[in-house]
Amino acid sequence: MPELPEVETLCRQLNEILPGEKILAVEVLDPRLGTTEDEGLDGRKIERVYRQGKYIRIEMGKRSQDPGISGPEKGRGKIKQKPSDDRLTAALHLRMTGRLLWQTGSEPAPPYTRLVISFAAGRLILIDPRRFATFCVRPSETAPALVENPLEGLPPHHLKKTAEKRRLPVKSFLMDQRFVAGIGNIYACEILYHAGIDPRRHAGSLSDAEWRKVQKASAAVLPRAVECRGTTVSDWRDLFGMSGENQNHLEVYSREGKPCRRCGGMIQRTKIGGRGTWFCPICQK
DNA sequence: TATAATGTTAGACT
DNA sequence: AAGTCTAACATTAT
Repeated sequence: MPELPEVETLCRQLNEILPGEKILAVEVLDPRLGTTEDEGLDGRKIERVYRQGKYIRIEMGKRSQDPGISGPEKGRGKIKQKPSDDRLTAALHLRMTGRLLWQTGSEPAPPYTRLVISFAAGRLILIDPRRFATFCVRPSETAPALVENPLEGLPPHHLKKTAEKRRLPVKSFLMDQRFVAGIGNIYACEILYHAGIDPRRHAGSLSDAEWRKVQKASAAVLPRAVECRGTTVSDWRDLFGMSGENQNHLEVYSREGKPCRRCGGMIQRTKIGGRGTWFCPICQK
């Protein structure tokens, strides 16, 4: 479900709420998530939330030694600091149908709730019908530091160099998280439409000028989608259950048979790498 | 009932 | 050997 703009939306909203909040309880309702409840999260304060590709990373401080909560023997004065009591990070990936919802008050958890993290101010709920989402405490620090962040621009030279000799479709290249972090099916289709490039082209066949068009296209498409708080075509909602607005700006995705707004021709659908792919055969060469 | 869905990846195939 | 392709994961909606 969520791609870069949707994940970015959630991270910004979480950052308005969570920093300074202390975790009171963690409930894991789906064993497939990849976490258990005793990973030592209780009592930690959230420091910040940020996006890495499509991952939501949550940075936490050391475990609280507040006697009111954990009740260690008083007067002993000496509190052991285990390594597990150091600061730590968790990484959440929503995959296809994951959603986050912020609840205050005592509403019941919605259907398909897989994880609940409770704070004094409210609780953070992970909803995920298809159960592909993952929540990993202490994710491997093999951070893809070299991966480009499309919100900070995609250097055309670097793209060209990386794509050199590759014969996979340029659309698959853009969606490969090892090369570019955050682009998924909707925005790959939209970016290539804006760039005027046929998604079936081999990645290695694009010229410098064409990679520059890709850069310009992503610089236009992605920040606007963030401003619109994401694309709601089926079930995407932000942290507060609100739909996004970017579906009003889609030019090709899910518009098979409808007229291209630039040339009037008919938008076509095909399949690339097993994924639905929409494009205008007249505008995209 | 068959197909497709905003993601990733292990294994098969070139 | 490295690059590319496909099926699989689990579930709902059309």
